[in-house]
Amino acid sequence: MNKKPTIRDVAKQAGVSPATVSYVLNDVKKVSDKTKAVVLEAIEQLNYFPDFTAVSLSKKKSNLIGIMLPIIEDSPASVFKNNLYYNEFVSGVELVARNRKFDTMITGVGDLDECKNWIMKRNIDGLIILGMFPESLYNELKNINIPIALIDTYEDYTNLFNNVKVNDEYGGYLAAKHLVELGHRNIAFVATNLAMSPVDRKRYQGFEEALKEAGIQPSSKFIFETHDITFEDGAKVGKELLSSDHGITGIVTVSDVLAIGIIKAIQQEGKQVPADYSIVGFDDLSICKYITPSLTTIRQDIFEKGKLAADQLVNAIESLNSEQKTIEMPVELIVRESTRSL
Amino acid sequence: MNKKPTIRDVAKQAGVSPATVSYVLNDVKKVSDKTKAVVLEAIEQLNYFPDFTAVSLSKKKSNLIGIMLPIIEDSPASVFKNNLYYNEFVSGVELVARNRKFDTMITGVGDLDECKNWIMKRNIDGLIILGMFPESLYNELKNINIPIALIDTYEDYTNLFNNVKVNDEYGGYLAAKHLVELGHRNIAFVATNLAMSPVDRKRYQGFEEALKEAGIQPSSKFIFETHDITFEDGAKVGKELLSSDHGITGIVTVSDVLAIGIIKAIQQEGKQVPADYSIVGFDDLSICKYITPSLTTIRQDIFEKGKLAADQLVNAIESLNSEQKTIEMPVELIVRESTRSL
DNA sequence: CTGAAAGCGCTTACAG
DNA sequence: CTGAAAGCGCTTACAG
Repeated sequence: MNKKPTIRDVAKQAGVSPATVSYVLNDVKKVSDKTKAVVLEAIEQLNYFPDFTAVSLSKKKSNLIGIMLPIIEDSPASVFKNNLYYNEFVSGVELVARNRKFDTMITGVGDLDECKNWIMKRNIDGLIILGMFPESLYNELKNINIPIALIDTYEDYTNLFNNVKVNDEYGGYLAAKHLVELGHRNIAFVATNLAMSPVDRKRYQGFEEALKEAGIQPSSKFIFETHDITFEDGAKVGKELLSSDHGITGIVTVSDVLAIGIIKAIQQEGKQVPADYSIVGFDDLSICKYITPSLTTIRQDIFEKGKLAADQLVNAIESLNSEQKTIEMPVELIVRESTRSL
Repeated sequence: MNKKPTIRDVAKQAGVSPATVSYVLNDVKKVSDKTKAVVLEAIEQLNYFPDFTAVSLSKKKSNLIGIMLPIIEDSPASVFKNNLYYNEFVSGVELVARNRKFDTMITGVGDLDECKNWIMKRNIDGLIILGMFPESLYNELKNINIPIALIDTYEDYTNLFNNVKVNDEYGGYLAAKHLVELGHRNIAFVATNLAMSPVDRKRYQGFEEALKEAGIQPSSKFIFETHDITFEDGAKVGKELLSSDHGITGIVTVSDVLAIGIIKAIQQEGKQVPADYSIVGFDDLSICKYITPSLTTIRQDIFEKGKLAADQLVNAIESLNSEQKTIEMPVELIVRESTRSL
């Protein structure tokens, strides 16, 4: 527990000034090879590494990127519990952050102030925001002078920021088209909340488009909404869907998690997938292959999404090149066992 | 983008010294109510909040707790991708950290130095280590003067630290006993790596115990090992298990994720769970209820585990009370559809 | 090429 | 009860 050496200790050991040590540390090109060698030697001997807190303070740069996760109203407790999506996303972020010498902080936030505070007090260099927050947050965010990457947002007030999203509309389209081609006509769309979620709306647009192309008249009778993205909510909406008798045979869903819950509900009612209902998920979580029936779904590469978001963010941080960019990732239909031809 | 106010600005506004502002901020009880009110007023007006970087530097306390995740050899990429366990654990940590005014950083680490650096450079106040690292790491850790909580470790060199674990032995016992009571005699044990994982060993001990109680002679023929905890590894070991013909009818597993993979393998070979094989998982991830058949498993409350670990850590940080504690959480058999009476 | 000095935004003995 | 001053560990103009 010999206390951590400081830059001063290194300086003394090397017989130079702290400034010089700092110069070699930061590769400021005005140190002679000779002194540089001496300094490096001293650093090695003392096993010195800089205190990032101090560096942050004087450089006004923290090398910290933050991931903010929304807290759903009634489960402020669980930040990203239950939602497999977050898992993969955060992994992606952490990976590129680490490789690029940044550290990753995560937080769930309740109210606006909490959020602003969090950013400011830690001098976060960049922020990734996952999920929807109230518009007022984004307005506040404009005044904060750090790069921000939003994930999966479509609102107008949102395009002042960097953005990583997938082609949601096409995803909805692919899902519906797949079912249509299999001969389904009465197809349900299960969203979380169309009014609140632009992502859901985009997917629904694509969904509608596919129906229309096939000469099917979309109807709001076929829209179902859940509260949150959990297996349980999926099961709940599944029951609802089963008892609504509109001759539904196909189900397009906004998330694999929901789809898995729905399948369970179907099975519990003594019906089968895909015999009685064909269902397609969204995301292609790793679990999809391993449930029975395995889940047909719209694949998006969430891990990659996290990597892209982090890369975009770090680029913005490092190059001051504050040009907003939005990256749209492709989407792909993965056919497995949960859908069948009618 | 008016720049962030500093303590100096507040002081000026309130007509006091920065020191005084600091006093009221830190609730050092020597400020008159009157000046305190003035200061608070100024803070309010300027919308001031302290810069944690600066606070950290001068207080030598960061209010940061770190979660270190192991990086499995061949997938250094994914920190906690794929493993649903991490998800819930981290959520628990984040929740209590936030409530107790700490922030949460996560990192995956490759080598030793990376780890030590990470702790030191950020002045992390406390560390939670998830999973196994080489012994040398723990030796290094002893020299670092911060509270550390280890999760699920049993090694000798490990009990210098705080520890949160579950009653693994009893878990293994419950699982095996359940199967034995259902009439199974040839029961496989699927671990990740008995030689490497003390947790696995504990569970196996309990497993053996239950067999012996029932007069069944344990045999190494019935032990199977995987590489990592992924669905894929589960499926792989499942195939292995199926082709090893020892008349196995029951399977005890060290993780739900593995169990799910195994079930898939079984179904793909045209066999059924529980008709042909009864299987019990470990963890009780939220997915367990929603797969088909739903998974009988040994429940541990992972979310709670994260909360306990964080609480323990923060307690240690705040009270200097550096007495090591190990918390053992209970474990419970949850019977669902994946096991049946023979 | 190198160093003395001021500064980053706070805290904390120490005086008064 | 309040403030001046030194200090936390670094960086960075500015001189020389």
